[in-house]
Amino acid sequence: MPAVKTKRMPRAVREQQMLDAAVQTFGQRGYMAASMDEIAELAGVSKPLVYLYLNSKDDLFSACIRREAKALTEAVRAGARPELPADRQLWAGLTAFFTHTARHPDGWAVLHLQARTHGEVFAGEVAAMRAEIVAFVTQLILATARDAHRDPDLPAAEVSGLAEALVGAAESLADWANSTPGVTARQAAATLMNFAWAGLGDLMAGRRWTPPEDDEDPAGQGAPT
Amino acid sequence: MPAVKTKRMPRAVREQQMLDAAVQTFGQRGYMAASMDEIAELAGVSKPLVYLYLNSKDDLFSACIRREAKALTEAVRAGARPELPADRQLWAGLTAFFTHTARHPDGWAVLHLQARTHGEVFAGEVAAMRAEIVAFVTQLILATARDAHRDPDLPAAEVSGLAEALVGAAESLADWANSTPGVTARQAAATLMNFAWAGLGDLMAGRRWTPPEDDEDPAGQGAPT
Amino acid sequence: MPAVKTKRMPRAVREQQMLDAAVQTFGQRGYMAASMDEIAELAGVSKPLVYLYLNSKDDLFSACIRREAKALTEAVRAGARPELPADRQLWAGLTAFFTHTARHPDGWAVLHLQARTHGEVFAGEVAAMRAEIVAFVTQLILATARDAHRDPDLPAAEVSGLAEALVGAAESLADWANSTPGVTARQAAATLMNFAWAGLGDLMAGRRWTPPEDDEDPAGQGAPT
Amino acid sequence: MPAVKTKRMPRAVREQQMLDAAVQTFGQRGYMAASMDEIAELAGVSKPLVYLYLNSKDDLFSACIRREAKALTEAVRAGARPELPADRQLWAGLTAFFTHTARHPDGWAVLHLQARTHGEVFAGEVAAMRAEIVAFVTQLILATARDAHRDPDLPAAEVSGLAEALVGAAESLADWANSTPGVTARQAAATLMNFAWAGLGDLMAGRRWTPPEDDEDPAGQGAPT
DNA sequence: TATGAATGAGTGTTCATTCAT
DNA sequence: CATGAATGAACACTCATTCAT
Repeated sequence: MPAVKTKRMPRAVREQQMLDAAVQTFGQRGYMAASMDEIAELAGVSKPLVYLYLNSKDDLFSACIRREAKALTEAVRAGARPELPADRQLWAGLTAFFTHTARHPDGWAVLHLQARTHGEVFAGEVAAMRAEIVAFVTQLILATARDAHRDPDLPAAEVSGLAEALVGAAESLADWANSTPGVTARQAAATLMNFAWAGLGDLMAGRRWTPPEDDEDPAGQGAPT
Repeated sequence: MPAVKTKRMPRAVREQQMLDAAVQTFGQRGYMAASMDEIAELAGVSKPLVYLYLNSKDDLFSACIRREAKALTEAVRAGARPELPADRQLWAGLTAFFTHTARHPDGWAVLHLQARTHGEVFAGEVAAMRAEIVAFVTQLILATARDAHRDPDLPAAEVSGLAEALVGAAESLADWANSTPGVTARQAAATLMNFAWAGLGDLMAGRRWTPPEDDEDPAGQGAPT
Repeated sequence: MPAVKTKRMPRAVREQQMLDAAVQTFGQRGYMAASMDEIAELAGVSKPLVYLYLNSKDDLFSACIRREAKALTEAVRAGARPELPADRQLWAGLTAFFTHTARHPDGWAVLHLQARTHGEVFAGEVAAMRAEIVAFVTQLILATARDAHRDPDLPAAEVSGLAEALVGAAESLADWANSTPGVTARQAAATLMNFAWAGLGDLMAGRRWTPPEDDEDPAGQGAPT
Repeated sequence: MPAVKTKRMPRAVREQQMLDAAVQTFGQRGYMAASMDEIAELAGVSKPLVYLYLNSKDDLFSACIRREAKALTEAVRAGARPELPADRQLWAGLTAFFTHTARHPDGWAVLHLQARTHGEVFAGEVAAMRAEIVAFVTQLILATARDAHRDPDLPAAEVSGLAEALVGAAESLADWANSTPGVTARQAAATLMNFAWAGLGDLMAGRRWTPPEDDEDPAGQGAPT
């Protein structure tokens, strides 16, 4: 369904229309499978105009990534207001995250799915955003856990692994919530809060699962691919 | 480095060579960016032979997904031998998972990255495998938690969300472990075990974080994209 | 280096700016490779203005050819003042020619290189100018030779071939002088004067090289391309 | 008139057909104006095959230049057999040159007209051939003149300028002979032989035209374009 | 006098796919 | 069992040109 052909818009407006169309197309088809023709038609403009304003397919994709990454990080930061106690901040940040990804599924697909599969440049742009969110969310989680368990002993060595796990969990939950009818952002956030809150708390309280030392090589596959 | 040109191989062998080349190419370039030319050259055969044996690019990609999915699920199942106690089974399954993904990065990229970005057919094939692993791992986690905490009360409503979170965490950890030098499969497994074991345990013991009831809509963004 | 953007110029001035930019661009890039965008930017005006004043790319190129052709023929004619003796006229005309081409390399490139490679129309416009110069220079050469050798017997049949040879020699010398540092217009003119003066003189004195009559076909190539 | 569509030719043959079509098209339209579509159709093949065999428009043009340059230089060298006296060698070389350019007008256009207007790479390839011909022809001319006039005093300082003039004259004569009905290669060669033979001879005999020393600046134009 | 906004038509190039042998 | 020869259809990108103001 191509947008209604509106003529003679100022450049800034047209650019946003193009980015809208591009995010939708890239999100649904992927970078390679999306054609500039399709994006232009969806934006209701001719292809040359897209090139005039956005320069190239690469640049267009980059612009999409940057716009969506900015929108997502700002949504999360805006949700978690710093005057709240840490666990409420975390709760609000997660809720904002799930709400935003639910409202902008194509943007989320661009960031989470498509940008990671093409070239180190694009992946790098997303990785930067991800790192920012990781830092933000993890800090809140740690503060939350610290408050709840009064234990300043951080098992620092594992923190980055845990952060990865947490972010991966959140990303997966976002996909799951978006594709499962009836699951709200609040429910997804609650699930993750419970999970993270208890797990981190126990870890910091020193209650941990210990791997068996006597393992033989647990996987006997041959040489790597 | 194209495979040595060996002539007159039996069909089964040739097919495996082609699949090897295809998995490598698809994993590194993505479905759309991989060209049949490149795959054929890497496999050391002519293009028509690839078509003769594998029919089309779609079918070739499907075959890759199926082969790699089978290999992964079998590796996980083989690791977790049913005579062990549940937590040891879980540990062994996770270790096998991280080991396998580390040993077959291209196959893992095909399953985790590339197949999800193109068409419902491919995504469906991966989703089936994922569902199987989810079921398997979750059952183990639940058994583990039950053993440890002796609490048969399962908050069943949340289980599928938790499962998604867990699998997402595992997937993210796999990527992180593969791209972070010095992180072994055991360490990744340990991190996830700790996380999951404590979190699930607390949940089942009824210790949970309660979201505030009085929330206003925490995110006021406009209409979806 | 785009021209300074000066607003509201009278039409004649703007047109010259555009022609300057066009000659430079056409001379350096060639007709096809030169873009109206580049010319407009170099002229410091917007593209529609170029079309308003010069109508089309073809017309713009034609205008360049005509302007540069006029400038060149006028420079040559102005150099060779008719009150001088014929050989001095010839000398002055050649010097003016080499001086002008050295001072306007882009204009010379347009006339000598670019206009001849595109369409009979442009080539025709240049051919007209060339014919005029040929006529002028040849007449001077002939007069010179007549004065020097007092021989009114003109081998008329060969004159046009000689004229072509002379003009071609002059054109090549112009390119050579422009691209060889340290070669002045005077030197180029002197070289050609010597060459032409002696050659023509001998010819008219009846001293000529006679081709062998008994030749077989000296080149046995196959059919034309 | 597209070539008859002959199917399944061996690669070498097809490549020559493509080069034939390319030389014709480039020679008539110029590098930029020639389209790969047109070349492919004229060669009686599809565009992808042209790219498969010749790689790119640039490479195709280069291949044309090299093929035509080789053909031309070989034709000239084959004409001038070294056992002949120098003036007969020169005569034969010139005749071969004019014959070849007359028989391959498109190839000559590629070399003389089109290749010089696009990029230093192409111009360089032609310049190399030109230098070779210049060296060859000039050496013959000098030998001829030496034989005829028994004067070993070479005004060496002017030789390169004279060589340029001679080659330019030959090039111009080739164009003129090709475009003037009824002018044969022999006539063109005779014209140039006479011209060069006498001119060079006089120069070497010390009979030269002397430029006036008292000249004021003979051309008062303004700044260069 | 001057321009920001816009496009139809074309370019070089690539790719999945198929014949004929 | 295996391939050299070949293409239809598409894609990213560019350009001369016009309209509305």
